[in-house]
Amino acid sequence: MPERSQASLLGLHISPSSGIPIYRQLMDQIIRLVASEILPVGSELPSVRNLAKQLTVNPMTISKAYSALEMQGVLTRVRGKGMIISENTSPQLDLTQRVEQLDNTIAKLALEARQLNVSKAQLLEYLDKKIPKN
Amino acid sequence: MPERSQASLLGLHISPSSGIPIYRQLMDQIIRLVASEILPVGSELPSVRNLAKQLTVNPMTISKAYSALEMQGVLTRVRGKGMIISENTSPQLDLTQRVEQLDNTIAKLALEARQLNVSKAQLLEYLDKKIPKN
DNA sequence: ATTACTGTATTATTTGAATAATACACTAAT
DNA sequence: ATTAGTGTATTATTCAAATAATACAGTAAT
Repeated sequence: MPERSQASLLGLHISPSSGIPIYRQLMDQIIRLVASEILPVGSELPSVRNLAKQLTVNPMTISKAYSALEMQGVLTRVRGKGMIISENTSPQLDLTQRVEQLDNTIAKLALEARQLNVSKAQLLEYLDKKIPKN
Repeated sequence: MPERSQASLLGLHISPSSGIPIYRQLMDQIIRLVASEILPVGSELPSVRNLAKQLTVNPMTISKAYSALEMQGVLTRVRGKGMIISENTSPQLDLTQRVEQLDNTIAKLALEARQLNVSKAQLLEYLDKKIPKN
């Protein structure tokens, strides 16, 4: 039978002093594992109790991370068994709607550039160099 | 004498139910106003009491937003008068050094775009539309 | 000095998010 | 039916951030 993931293998870890909530730290790490396909579709995650024990936190904290990821469509719950990685979901928003969610960060970037006397052209050129292709 | 900005003109508004702190909502809006140069350098912001009254919040909440923006270098406090939009800082750093200070925000933007399935080309196109000329 | 404006330091209070304790429901194998 | 494994609903607790109340300090005009 296929092995359920060990937390140690997945490298899941928390930094209690970081100020970032534990459940959110875990969500971020799992999202990266899924995005990089280290966790492929269909693979199982560590059980809440197992992971909670290794990280010395409450199982409900793990459950909260898993549940949030389930709502985001990243994971699927299998009754009595555990959580597995979902099929890839296609984005439900159209391009315009998605791109608008970047407005705050873009405004911040534009402001910082202005304060540094970096022109629009210089900024766009740098962005072109800096952003990875896809 | 030059008119102090009216909140209604700046369109500053809050959504108490949004979950985002009031002071942060205001910071975001002001940053966008400055980045888009609707609020040009030297222009005055609404007084904390005036704005607090219009939004029916405590003046200290407005002050918190203003103070945070002052620490970011967006605003300057003028004793006994009010807050005005700061000059663009003109550092003696060369372009390469200045542009590197944008790396954190750029990384954030790139990550958000990727998570939203916005391609590099789509992002650059949107940025070109969104960032004011200079 | 007074009035009428600015912003804010300090303190208190409120609120909500994060975490934990407990008990429960499901599955699968024996 | 029992055991041992899943996740979670509910409730309580903890804790820090957000907001507010109050009193204070500056400016400018009169």
